[in-house]
Amino acid sequence: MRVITVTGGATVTATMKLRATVQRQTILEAVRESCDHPTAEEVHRRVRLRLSNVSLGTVYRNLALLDRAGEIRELHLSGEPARFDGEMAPHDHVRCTRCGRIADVALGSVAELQAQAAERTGFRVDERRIEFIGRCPDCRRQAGN
Amino acid sequence: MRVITVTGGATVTATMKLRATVQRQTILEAVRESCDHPTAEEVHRRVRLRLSNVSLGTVYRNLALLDRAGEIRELHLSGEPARFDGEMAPHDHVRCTRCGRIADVALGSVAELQAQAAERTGFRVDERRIEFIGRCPDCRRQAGN
DNA sequence: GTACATGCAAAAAGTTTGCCGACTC
DNA sequence: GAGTCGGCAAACTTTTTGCATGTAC
Repeated sequence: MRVITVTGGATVTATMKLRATVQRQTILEAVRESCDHPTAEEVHRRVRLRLSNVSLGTVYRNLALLDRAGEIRELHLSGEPARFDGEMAPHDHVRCTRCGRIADVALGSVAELQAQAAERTGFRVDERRIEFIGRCPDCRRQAGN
Repeated sequence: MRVITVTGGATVTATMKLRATVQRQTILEAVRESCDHPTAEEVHRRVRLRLSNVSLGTVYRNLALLDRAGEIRELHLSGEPARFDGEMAPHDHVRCTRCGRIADVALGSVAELQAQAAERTGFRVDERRIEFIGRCPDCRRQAGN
């Protein structure tokens, strides 16, 4: 569903001045390869399957760095711990209130809303964060809508 | 700017089966009267101006209850602690990256986006959470855009 | 060789919870 | 009077940080 190109190491260093350590690369790849918006703890668990002895602190440090470098995106949803998304094309999220699953959606004409927001508040709008909350198809089936 | 009607006590109990304690009322009023989306800690501080000896635990407990009761709304923005909003009419937010200020915006035609999201993912969409991030007028002036 | 990274563990920040006496209905 | 609520402090979860050692460039 999601197309990922990880060119071992080159990707990490090419676009930023961060050192290409094994840990950093593995963390980046773990986030890029996952389509389920993992939390830091989940990333940690996955990274350790390939590289035992990576500390949770390192995972947090690198997730923050990679986010600042624009390689991944940190998502903050209500009440839950932060989640991370390797898909950098602008898109939004739909979250299920029952199972917590988060699906991606691309929405048309959000640019208009952004312009509206800027106009009505005088803010310079740099970023948007749109989240819909409801119930996913699987849960609707299981719980009867 | 925001019109609030607090009819001492009646408001709290009328719509929910929560007891009308002084603490609870004061907390609700504090959130309703504030237009700046305070954090729990800020609510605590304000409540204590009127009622010393209210504990932070009580503030958290009541903010959660009032949120579940639909009297106030809990906002979760990136990285920051939760904030609370007494304005229940559907609206969205614009947050300044420099000073942290949060302004309200009402956006037209979000319903369309919501329909789009539902259609494309199969989710039943119950709620939306839209946040724009940028720079507020004051900060633009001070920092030169 | 120098700066930046890591592991580890401790600490911070934010929030929740258990207990018991107090208050609302 | 019964059941809910509040104060307090301890616990918990998530995230950050200090320090000594290790590694990339």
